[in-house]
Amino acid sequence: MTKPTLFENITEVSEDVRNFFISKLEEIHAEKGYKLETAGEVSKYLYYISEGSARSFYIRDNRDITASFSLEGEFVTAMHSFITRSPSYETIETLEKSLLYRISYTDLQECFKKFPDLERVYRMILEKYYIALEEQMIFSKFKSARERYLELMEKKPKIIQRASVGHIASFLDMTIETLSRVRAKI
Amino acid sequence: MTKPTLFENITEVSEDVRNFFISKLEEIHAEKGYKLETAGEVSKYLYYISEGSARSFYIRDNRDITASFSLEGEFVTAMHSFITRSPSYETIETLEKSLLYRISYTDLQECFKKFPDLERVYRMILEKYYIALEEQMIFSKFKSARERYLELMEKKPKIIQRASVGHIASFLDMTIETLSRVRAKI
DNA sequence: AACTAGCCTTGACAAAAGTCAAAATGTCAG
DNA sequence: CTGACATTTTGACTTTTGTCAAGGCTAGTT
Repeated sequence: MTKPTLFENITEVSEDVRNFFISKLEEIHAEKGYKLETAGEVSKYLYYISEGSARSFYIRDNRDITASFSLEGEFVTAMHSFITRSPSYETIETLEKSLLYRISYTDLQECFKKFPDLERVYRMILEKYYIALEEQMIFSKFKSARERYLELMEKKPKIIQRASVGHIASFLDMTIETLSRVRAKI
Repeated sequence: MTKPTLFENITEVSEDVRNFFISKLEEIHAEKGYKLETAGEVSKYLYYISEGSARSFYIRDNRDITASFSLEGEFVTAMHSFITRSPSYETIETLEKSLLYRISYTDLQECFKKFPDLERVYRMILEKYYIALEEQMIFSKFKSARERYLELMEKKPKIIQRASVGHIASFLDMTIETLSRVRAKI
């Protein structure tokens, strides 16, 4: 997979703009557990996952709570921190050996100034982010522990393989014991 | 309150751009219960609430579930539908007599083409939307019924006055009975 | 193979919130 | 003001999920 893959979903950008943007990208070969962003620091980069997967989580009352999982072809960053330029409360790490492309906040702003077209691209990333969050919100609001697990299995089966029971349980907002019982009765 | 109030939070737009944008705005005087967007239809407008308040909800298993409350100074639309141009699953209605300004999807797109600066403005609206949703998500994830109610009281006390118990309960993801008990023990 | 550490599962019990039903209160037209 | 209807509160009981504790499984090490 090469850099241009990143643009597959993103349309209507001229060659020049594309090349300028690509010139700002940094390629990252990350091992499992590599920290993309760290809680307490201002999020520096917007990442594109070319291969692999990542997990965003934060610590609350000494517990590790998974906020989201990201797969190949998705963008990921500590969006709240990236937007507000305030310290992130989440940490993002790879779940496996991954190939990432990242652009720094400042370079991205420079891109926007130079090529307003890219503002549209970023807008679309934001929109996707928003929709994903909204869907997760609704999905978590009306379903029982069991239904939430079944839905994750259907929508992101790769996560079930890749993440630990603890990660999945906190993402689905239940204890590992409840998850274990749900799995036992499928 | 006049149209320019809308721009209070939104900076760095020239007079020309501002005027063009304002020329596309439509003023709406809405009575209580006026439907801004309707489930099943593609969301046509982005609204700005100048005075009043609104509630977004959807129907699931014959139940009316409140997704969000919006107050004066906020933008509101069925964002998912507005973004994807697919039918909305939510309906948005005013909670009281309200003064709104709205711009249609097509006019907004035209604005973006003509004045890329406005793309930035829209991006900022989207960012606010996103952050609000994220905060709501985290807030609902770790709190008990009681804590969720206390937090709503603190953050949007106006809602407690304006909305019915049923609306508030579904928003806080609890039954009206539970909400009633929570309120009894404050 | 035996030992260990970490992770996962299972069981017994507790807590939180939901359900159903009835009583109390509020609202409003006539 | 009164009756009718809708909304809210309260009570008894059920269901779901959480907590704590014990036991089992697996991979890596000696």
